Formats: sequence, structure tokens, C-alpha cells
Amino acid sequence: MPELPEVETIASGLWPMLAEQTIESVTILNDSSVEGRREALENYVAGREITHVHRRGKLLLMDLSIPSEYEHELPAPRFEYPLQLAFHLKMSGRLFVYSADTPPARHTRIIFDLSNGTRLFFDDMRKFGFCRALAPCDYLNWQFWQQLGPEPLTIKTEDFVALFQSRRTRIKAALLDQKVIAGIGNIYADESLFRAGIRPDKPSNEISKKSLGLLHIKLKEVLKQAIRECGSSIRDYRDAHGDAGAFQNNFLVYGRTGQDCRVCGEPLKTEKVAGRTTVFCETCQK
DNA sequence: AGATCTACCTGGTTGC
DNA sequence: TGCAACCAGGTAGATC
Repeated sequence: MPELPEVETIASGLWPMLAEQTIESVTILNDSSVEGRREALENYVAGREITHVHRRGKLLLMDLSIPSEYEHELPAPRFEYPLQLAFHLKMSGRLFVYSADTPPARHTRIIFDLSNGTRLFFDDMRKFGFCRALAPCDYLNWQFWQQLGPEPLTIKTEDFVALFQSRRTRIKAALLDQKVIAGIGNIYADESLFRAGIRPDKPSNEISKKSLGLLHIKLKEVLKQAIRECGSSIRDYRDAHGDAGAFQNNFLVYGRTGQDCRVCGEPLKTEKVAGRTTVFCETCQK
């Protein structure tokens, strides 16, 4: 289930394989895997070169070249954003590059044929993920993009603290809310709250500035370590090379319900918070 | 405003 | 063994 570190890993793994490639054609095998204007994906993408592959929150973004002879056709504002492909992998989405003769797999939803003869597959067993082609004007109509919160790895700690001091919802719900902060999912919410010693169900505005500052430090530590270890692999996740990550070996709470806390030895508790399975230590988290 | 529930979807696991 | 129920996950939208 790709969160920020997994999407970062996939983006950095894909970029060397996609650099300088032109998308020759797009084949849509499942309609619901396309979000936004289908004709944008069908009509604007073929013939473009992939100029960058990167990440924003949990979105994987591919910048595409806009040949200058077409620039005048693009509605204003023309230059706020590039022409992009945005992928949200949700739980089971994967991106792989295969050789030209590779047929679609059982769960392949979209295929991009590339100029060097390889093809980019967007596979997604559960069909929750999507690909969206965005002309510069399309960002205005995409609520999810417009409301996406700041990046946890670049926001200043004082700003991070302010985000959470002003909300009455439970801290875990706030961490998972992409409008508050981008890129955090169930794994890294639980892991960072444990490391900061904060109960997941504690009202956000009742947590001291000091604790919120510590949460930011621990969140960044966990995200950076996970990126170094190429993400966490549980069930479906694989990176762009089909390889598993290693950060799951560092989980202190996620998926460890009933097992002993690695710090105090008490059994870990589980509870639903914000509708999500949440694991924490009643002794270590206050 | 915030909490809770549902929908979306599939395959693996658990329980009878 | 067979089959039903349940679970995981991120986000949107409805309802209280």
C-alpha cells in the first residue's frame, strides 16, 4: 500500500527507465482506472516525451514535454504546471517497465508504449488506483490536487505544529487527512505516533507544542529511513523493479497487535481510529 | 466541525 | 471440502 516512501522509491526507480522516452500510444484496458477527462489521456499524451518522474504526497507524477508549436492551444493559465500524468496507486497499484512483446497481465489496466520499444504497465488488482492526464488548466478542476496539504519532509516544524494545534480531531485522523499533510498513510501514522509517544486517539489540539515538534522529527526520521530501505513491503507492494522494500522489518507497532512492545514489553493494543486499524502501546503512548 | 458509515474492488485468510 | 464472512487499504460523499 504505497505511501510517501513507497511512491518516492517507485518514482526514483522509474525515472532512469523512462528518461528521454516518448510515449507512442496509450491503451486503456479498464475504464475506471482513468480519472478526469479520458480524452486528455487518449489525445494529449501520445507523442510527448517524459521529462521528469517525481512525487507529490502519494501521487506519482510524470512531466511531459509540450512541443512549442502546440503551446498556443493550451488554455490559460498556461505555465503554472506542466502537462503531466498523475498516478494514484491507492492500495494495489503498480508501475512496471517491460519489453515490447510483453502481453498484458491479469490486472494490467493501462499500457503506455514507449519509443525505445519498452512498455510501461499500470497494474492494479483492486482498481482503486487511477491515472489522470492533466493539461495545465486541468489542475484548477481537480479538488484533490488543489486541497493537498504540505509535504512532511519540507515543512518547517513550527508550521507543522501549527497545523495540528488548530484541529480538534484525533491526531491520527489529522495525520491521515491529505488536506492537512500529504503522503501519510496507516503505516507511517502508527509508526511515527509510537516513536513520538503520542496516543493515536488523542485530540490534536490537546497535544503540547513540544510533543507535536517531536512528532514531526520522528515522522521525518521514519519516512527518510523507509525511503533509504526502499519502502515497506506487505502484501502487494513492489517497486518499479518488482523488488520488495525492507522497512517492514523496522515496524515497531504496525501489524504487531498483541505482540510485546519493543520498548516496555507490554502487549500492544489495537483499536479503530478514523475507521482504520490502529496499533499502539498504552504504556508508551500518552 | 467531527465522527461514522458506505461505496469502490479483489484475493487471501478465517470460521463454520 | 466448500462456502460465506471478513479483512486490508485511500478517498469521496452522505448522514448524524
